[in-house]
Amino acid sequence: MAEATQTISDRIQQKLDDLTRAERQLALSILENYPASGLGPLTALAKDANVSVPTVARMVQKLGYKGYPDFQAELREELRAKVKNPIAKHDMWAEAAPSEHLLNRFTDAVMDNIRLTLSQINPVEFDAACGLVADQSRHLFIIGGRITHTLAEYFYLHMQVIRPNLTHVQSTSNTWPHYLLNAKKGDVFVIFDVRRYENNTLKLAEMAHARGAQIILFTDQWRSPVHHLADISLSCRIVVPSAWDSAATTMLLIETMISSVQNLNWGETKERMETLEVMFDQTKLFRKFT
Amino acid sequence: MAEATQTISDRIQQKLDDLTRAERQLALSILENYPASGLGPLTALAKDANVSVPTVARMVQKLGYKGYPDFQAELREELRAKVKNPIAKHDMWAEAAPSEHLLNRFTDAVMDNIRLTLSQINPVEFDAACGLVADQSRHLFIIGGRITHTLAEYFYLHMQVIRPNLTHVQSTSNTWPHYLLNAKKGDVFVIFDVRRYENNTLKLAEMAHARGAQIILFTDQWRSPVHHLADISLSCRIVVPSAWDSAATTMLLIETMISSVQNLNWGETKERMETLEVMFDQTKLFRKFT
DNA sequence: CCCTATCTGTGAAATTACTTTCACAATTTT
DNA sequence: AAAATTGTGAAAGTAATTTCACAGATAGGG
Repeated sequence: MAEATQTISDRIQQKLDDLTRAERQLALSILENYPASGLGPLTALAKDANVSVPTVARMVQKLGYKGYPDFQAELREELRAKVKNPIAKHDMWAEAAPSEHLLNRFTDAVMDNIRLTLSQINPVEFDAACGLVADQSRHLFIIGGRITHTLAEYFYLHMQVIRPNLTHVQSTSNTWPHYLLNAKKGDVFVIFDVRRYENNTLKLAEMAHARGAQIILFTDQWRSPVHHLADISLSCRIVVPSAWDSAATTMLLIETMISSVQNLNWGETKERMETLEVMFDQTKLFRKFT
Repeated sequence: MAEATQTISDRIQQKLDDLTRAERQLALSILENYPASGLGPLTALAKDANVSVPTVARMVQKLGYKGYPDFQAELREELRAKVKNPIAKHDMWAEAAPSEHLLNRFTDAVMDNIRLTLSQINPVEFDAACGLVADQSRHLFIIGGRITHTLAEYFYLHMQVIRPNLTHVQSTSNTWPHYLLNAKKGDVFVIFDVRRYENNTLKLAEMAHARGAQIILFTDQWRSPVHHLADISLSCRIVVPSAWDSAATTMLLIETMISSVQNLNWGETKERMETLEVMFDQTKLFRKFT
C-alpha cells in the first residue's frame, strides 16, 4: 500500500501553482468541503465548483491519478485511516501541528473569545448602533487610540465608501480638539478604547458627550471608563496566550457592523461602490480579479 | 430534505435487530470503517463484508433508502456536516438574536473561515516565517495596500516594541521607492495583499525579490500574484455575508505571529516592554489599569 | 494595444462501471 | 420438514466517466 505521508489535501495545495484558473477554482472547492465533495459523482463536483466536467477529469489526471475513481479510492483510504487514528482530536485547528503548538492554543483562545462575546451581546443594542451609524444626517466621528486607531481606520475606510459626512480622529494626536468644534447634538462618535485605556480618549468622549453627541463604544470585557458616557457599549473578549491582547473579536464585530450598515444604506452604497470601481479601474491601481 | 437529527450510524444500530444474519454482518462491517466503506462501490462493500451483492441492495432498501446511491448521498451529507461542526452543534452564537440575524450569520462565516484557514496552514512554514521576522539582523519591511495597510500597521505597532530595525511602507504611497534603496539581501518583507490585488504591491515585491530579500505574504485563498515571489505564503479565508471581505482570520494569524515572535525574542522584548511602560507612565497618556 | 498561445466550456458520443433485479439452488433457521 | 434466508451467475438497465472537436474566452508576450 502506498504509505500516505501526505494527505491528498496536502498534495492539492502543493500542486496549486501548477494548476490553471479553473482548476484552482475546482481545487479550492474540493478543499472547502473536504473530503465529502470529492466522494460524490464527478458531475456533482463540477457543478459545485462551477467548472465543466472535462476540467475535473483533466485535473485529477494532472494530480497524478489514473482517473476520478482512482482519486476517490485514495480519498476513501485517507478517510478510513483518519477515523481509525485516535490522534484526530477534534479540538485541534491546525491538524498538522501538535495541539500544544501556538497556532492551536491561540486559535482556541480566539474561538472562545468570539463565543463568549457573541453570547453576551445585545442584538437590539447592536442594531441600534448600526442604525445610528447608518444615519447620514448625523456626522460620524471615528476615534481610535494608540493601537486601536488601526481598527478605527479600518472601519473608517469602509464607512467612507458607504456614506459621506464622516471624520477619522486619532485621540493620540493633538489635532482632535479642532474636529470637536464641528461636533453638534445628534452626531455620532464611534470610539475604540481597550486597555490600556487612554486619557485623551476619555477627554474626547467627555467633550463629545457634553456637546450632546451619541457615543458608541468598542471596548473590552473590563470596559473603558468611556462606557459611562456611551449610549451603546460593545464589549469584546480579548485575552489570548500572548503578552498582548487580541483584536480579532473586535474586528469581527466591526465587520459585522460594516455589513449591517451597508445593508441599511444599500440603495446609495451600491451607487457609491460602483462609482468607486470605475475610479479604481481608471487609476489602474488594482489588477483584474483572477 | 429530511432533517437528520440522528446519524446513519445511529439508524443502522437501531435497526440491527430487524436485520437477518447476513445483513447484520454487513451492517457491522459498515460500522467498522464508518463512513469510508459505505462511500465506495456496492461491489467492494459486499466483498468487504463477505456478503453477496443482492444482500447489500436488499438491506439499504430495508433501511429506508431508495437505493445504494441514495444511501451514499446521505452518508456524504453527514460527513460534510460533521467536518463543518467539529465541536458542538452551536446553531447560534448570539442566542438573544434569531439565527438569521446578521450577527449569527456573520459569525458563522468567520468561524468557518478560521477553521478552514487553520486546517490548511503549514505549521513548519508558519514557524519559519516567525523565525525570519524575529531575526533582528535582518531589516524588517512591512507592506500593506489600500485597506490592508491598517493590518500592516497593526503588525508594525507590535513589532516596533519587540524589535528594532523595521519600516512600515504603504504600497499605495509614492514614497516607497526610497525605502527600497535600503533593502538588501537577507532582509525580510512582510507583505499584505488580498483582492483586489494591487499593482504597486506586486511591483514592490518584484523589486524586493530582485534585491534578494525574503518575502512573507499574507493573502487570501486565491492568492495574490505576489505569491510567486514569496518564500512563505499564508492564505486566509475571507468570504463573509457582506459586500466586503473579512480580515478577521488574517488578524488571527497576525496576532499569532506577533505572539510567536515575541516568544522567540523574549529576552530582549521584556526589557523593551518595561522601558515602554515607564515611558508611557511618564507621558501620562494612559490611565492606570483598573 | 494587438496577437498568439493557452485555457475553458459545450454538447455529445463512446466507453466503462455500477446498480438493480431475476430465478433458482443451497443453506440456515425455526 | 417447512420457511426463511442467502449466494450464484448473469442480464438488463442505469449512471457515471472519459474523450473528442470546436468555439469562445482569457492571459501573456512583444
